[in-house]
Amino acid sequence: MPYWFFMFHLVEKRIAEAFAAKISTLYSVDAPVQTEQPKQASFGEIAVPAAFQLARQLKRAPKAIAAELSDAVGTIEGVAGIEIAGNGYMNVRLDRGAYGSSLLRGEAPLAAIEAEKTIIEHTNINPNKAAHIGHLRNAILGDTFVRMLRAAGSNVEVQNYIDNTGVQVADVVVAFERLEKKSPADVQTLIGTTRFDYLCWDLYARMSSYYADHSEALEWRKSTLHAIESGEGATSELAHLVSDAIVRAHLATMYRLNIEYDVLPRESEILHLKFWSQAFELLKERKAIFFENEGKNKGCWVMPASAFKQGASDEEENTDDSKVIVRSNSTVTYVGKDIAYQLWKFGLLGKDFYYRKWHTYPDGHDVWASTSEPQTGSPAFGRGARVYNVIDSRQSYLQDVVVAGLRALGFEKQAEASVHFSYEMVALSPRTCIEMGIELSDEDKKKPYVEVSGRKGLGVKADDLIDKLIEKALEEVTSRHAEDPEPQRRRVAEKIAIGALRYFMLKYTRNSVIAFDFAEALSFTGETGVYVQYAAVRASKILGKLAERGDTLPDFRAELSRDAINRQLSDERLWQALLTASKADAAIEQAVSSGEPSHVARYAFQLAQAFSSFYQDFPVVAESDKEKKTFLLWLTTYFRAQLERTLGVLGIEVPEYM
RNA sequence: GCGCCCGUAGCUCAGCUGGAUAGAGCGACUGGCUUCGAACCAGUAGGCCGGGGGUUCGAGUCCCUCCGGGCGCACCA
Repeated sequence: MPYWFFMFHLVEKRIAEAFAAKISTLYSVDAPVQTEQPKQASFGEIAVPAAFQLARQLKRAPKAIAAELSDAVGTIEGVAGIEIAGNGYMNVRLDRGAYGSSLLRGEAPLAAIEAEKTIIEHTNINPNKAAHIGHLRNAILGDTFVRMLRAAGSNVEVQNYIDNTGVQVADVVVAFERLEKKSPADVQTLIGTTRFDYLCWDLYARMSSYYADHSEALEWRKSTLHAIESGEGATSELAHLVSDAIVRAHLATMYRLNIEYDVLPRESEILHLKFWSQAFELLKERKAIFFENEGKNKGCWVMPASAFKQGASDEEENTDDSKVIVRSNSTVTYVGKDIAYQLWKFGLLGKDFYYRKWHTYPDGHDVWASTSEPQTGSPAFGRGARVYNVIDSRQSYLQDVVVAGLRALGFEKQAEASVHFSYEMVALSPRTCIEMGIELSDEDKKKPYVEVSGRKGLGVKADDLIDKLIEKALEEVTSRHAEDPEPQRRRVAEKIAIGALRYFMLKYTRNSVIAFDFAEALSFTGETGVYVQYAAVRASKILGKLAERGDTLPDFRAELSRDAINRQLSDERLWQALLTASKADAAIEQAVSSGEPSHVARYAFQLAQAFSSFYQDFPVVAESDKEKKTFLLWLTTYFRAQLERTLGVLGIEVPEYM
C-alpha cells in the first residue's frame, strides 16, 4: 500500500467506502456515506453519522445500528478503533503511528493533469482608466481559483477579455479630442511621461460630468464609437493608444499581485473577424431568436423570456420581457456579442482569432493578445470543456441570458459547463470615504457602505492601496530590522503587503459584500495574510537557528521509526498539530468542489494558528531528548512545507524574514 | 411589481451536502518576552442565529410567511 494512501482526505474516503460496502451487504441499502469532523477533538478524528439515516429506513434505534455496524466493519487500514458516542455516532480514531509515518515516508501523488481544458476568464477591466479595489477582488478571486484548480490537477487557461472599442474607451477618447484638444502624438507623449492610467481616471470622471451638463455632447460619443469600430483614422488610432497603454498598466498592477494571464481576447478582433455575424446566422438558423414585428421591441431581433426566465410562459403575452439581441438600427447589443464570445470559448463558433505575443513576464511566461492579421507559430487558445466567467453578481441576469443562448442553440452540454463565478461588489465604508475627502450625503452616512463609481471617480485606486500597504509594511520591517539595506527591507515589505491584500480579499465568502475600510485592510494582526506568513517565517527561523549552532537536519526517515512517531504523537498537542497540518489537500479539494476560495484562506489561518501554539509550547532547538527533538524538527519542516504550499495556492509568498 | 442575495457576539465575518455543548478575528478585560523575535501565546466576559409558523429523531442550515437591508429587471456596456 503506498504511503500517500494515508493522506487525510484519502483516509476519509476509504473509511466512507468501507462503511458504504458494509451497509450495502448488511442492509441492502446503497448510499454514499458522509463523514464529518467530530465536534470535539477528544472524540476522535472522523465521525460517521450513517446510523441516523439508516434508523429511519430500518425503523431501528440509531445506537443499535451503530453498534452492529462498527462491529461488522472490521479493521480498516490506518484505523485504530471505532467508538459509539452520543445517540449513534461512530467516531473513528486513527492509528497515529501509521498516519505520521506515512506522512513522513510518503510522496504526495502527482495529480494527473486533465486533458480537458478549463477556461477561466477574469479581470476584464475597461481599458480606459486605472484599476480600483473592485477590480482587485475580481482578479484575486479569479487568480486564486486558477491556482486551486491547478493544484487539483486541472488544465487551466486564463483569459482576460479587453473591451477596447466600448463606450468607456470612447469617452476618454472624446475627452482627449474635444476637451483637451490632444492629437494622437500628444497622447503618445503623455503615455511616456505621466502616470497615464491615473490621468485617464480623472479625465473620465470629468467627461462624465461634462455629459451630465451638456447632453448634446453625447453626439461626440456616438461618432467616436463609429470611428473606433471602423478601425481607421486618427480617432481610432487614439483609441488604440489609450486602450493599449491602459492594458499595460492593468497587467503591471496585477503582476504586483502575482497575477498573470495566458491570453487577451480583444473586442476589436471580435468585430473585425466578424464573430458576431457568424453567431447571428447560427441564432437565426436554429430559431433561438426571432424578429419582432410589433410592440415596444418592434424591429428588433429578440430572445423570448421563456428561454432564460424560469417562471415565464412561452406564450406571446410576455413579449415585454424578451431580451433584445439586435437593435432596430441593426446594431448588436452587449449580450449578443457575449453569446458569440462564449461560443468561441467552447470552440463552437467556427471562427478563431490570430494571436501575437503581447508581453513576456519576468518568469518567462508569455501572454498573447488577439489580432486580426494571420500569424505563424502562435499557440492555440479557447476550445474549453468548462468555462468560468468571474463577473460580479450584478450581471447575473445577463449571464443567464448568455447561457440561455447556448441552450437555445442546442448546446446543452456547454450550457451546463458555463459557470458564472459570481461575487458581491466591493463598496467603501463611510469612514473611509470621509478619510479620502469624499463628500457624503446625510443618507449615505447612515448606510453601512457606499458604492464605488468609476464615472464619478469615486473609488480607491489599486496601486494607491498597494503603495500604502507597502509603506506601512516597510515601517514595521524597519522597526525590527533597521540595520538591513533598504532594498532588502522593501522586498520583504512588498511580500507582506501583497500577502495582506490578497488575504483580505479572500477571507470573505464570495457572496458577502466587502465594505472596504482602510483600517481593516491595513491591519497586520489577527486573521490576516501577515499572520500566516509570520508562522512560515518562524518555522524557517527554527531551522535557521539550528544551522547557526552548527547542527544539521537529521535524516528523518532513518531516525524516526513508526514506533518513535507513535510515542511522540501520544502527546495530544502534537497529534492535533500534525493532523491540522496534514489537511491541506482536503481543504483545497473542498474549496474546489464548493467553488469557494475563502475555504483555503480559512484553512491557511487555522494552519498558522496550529503552528503558532506549537511554537509556543515546544522549544524545538533547546529540546534535550534526542528522539523528541528529531520529531519536533520534522514537524517543523512539515509545517513549513504545508504553510508554503497553502500560501502558494492563495498566491502569497513567504518573505525571507519579518 | 418580478427575480437574486443578505440579516449569527459591541464591530467584521465563518459555520461543508440538516447532526453532538453555535465558532473566529477585531475591540474590552487578565496574565505571559534573559528562551527558536510578542506581527505571538494562554485565559475571561459577550448569542431567544431578524420575528412567527411548519417539516424532521434532530433546524443557524430545508419549506411558508412577515419585518429590515442590498442588487438586478434598457434598442448602456
